[in-house]
Amino acid sequence: MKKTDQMSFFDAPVDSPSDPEAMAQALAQHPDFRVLRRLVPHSDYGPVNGQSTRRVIVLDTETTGLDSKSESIIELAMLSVLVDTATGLPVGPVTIFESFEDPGKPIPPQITEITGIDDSMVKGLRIDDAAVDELVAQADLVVAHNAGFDRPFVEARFPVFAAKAWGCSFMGIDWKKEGSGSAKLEFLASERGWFYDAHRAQVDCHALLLVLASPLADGQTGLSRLLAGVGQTRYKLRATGAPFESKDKLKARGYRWDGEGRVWWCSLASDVLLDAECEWLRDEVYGRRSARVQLEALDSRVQYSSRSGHLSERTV
DNA sequence: TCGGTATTAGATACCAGCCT
DNA sequence: AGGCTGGTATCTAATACCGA
Repeated sequence: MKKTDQMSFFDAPVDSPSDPEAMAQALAQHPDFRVLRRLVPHSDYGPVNGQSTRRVIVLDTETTGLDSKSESIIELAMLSVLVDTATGLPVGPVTIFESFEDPGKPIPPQITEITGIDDSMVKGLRIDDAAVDELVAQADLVVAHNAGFDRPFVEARFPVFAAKAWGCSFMGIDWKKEGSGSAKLEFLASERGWFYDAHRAQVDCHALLLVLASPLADGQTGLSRLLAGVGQTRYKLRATGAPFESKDKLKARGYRWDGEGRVWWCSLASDVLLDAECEWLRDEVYGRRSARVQLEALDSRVQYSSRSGHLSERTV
């Protein structure tokens, strides 16, 4: 040992300092260092032994810009994989889809800078609609990081996506609560020890799948968290005509004020919560007067799309 | 009861992240 | 840059208060 008080990295035993793997292992054990490894795309997650599974598609698009109404897809990548419902882990082979599409207009320079995709790479190409249909039809859930971005783009181009349940790995998981300083995909991957060349559709998908296959604070994986949302209906409840005096009660209960609609509203995760909420509203807000509240049902087939949920009214 | 001022709820405006 | 969401900062109008 040298005379310094603190152990330095160079004191760690390394058989051959020129061997990167040995250096990486030594660094990984040292409290003052963290090792990032190049992310290795998995094409197979091991044997499937007849367990209960759901098919999940992890999707990413590269586009000519941010506005789905005026911009177009230039690259679509999808990974289709089975997920063990008990463990939340991917199993079996990964079906990889990746294709360019010519947007019919020049790709803006700043997009080429972000994605590395230029006009010559997409010239005359078109994504195979039949192949997309076939792959997507099998999926129980489509997941994207910030699905509110990808969903409108792919729905406008491929109607098959409209009927699918969608999950969002950005909004659907409270990364702040999970202890992450940022919910950016590259950051989430690097926290788990991986780096990669971000902003190309396929490797972004691989990164997202690996992030979602890692355990969250409660032990379940991101995949199981998002699968749990399939088939669940959320409700946006608008307490229309609530008396002014009840504003404090509503606020205290977590209602939020919609200035444009001039109404207090809250979001509810299930039918059971909805029933309970209507009772509370009747007892605490509307009194004995009968009142009608407005409901918007948002299931995973509507969430993150540009369509609104199913509207209805309910007497409380 | 009036003028002036401090306090506040409510509404609006802004900003920070995400995606390309 | 567009759209969405969630958080915060700022502005405003109503209210409360006080002294004269």
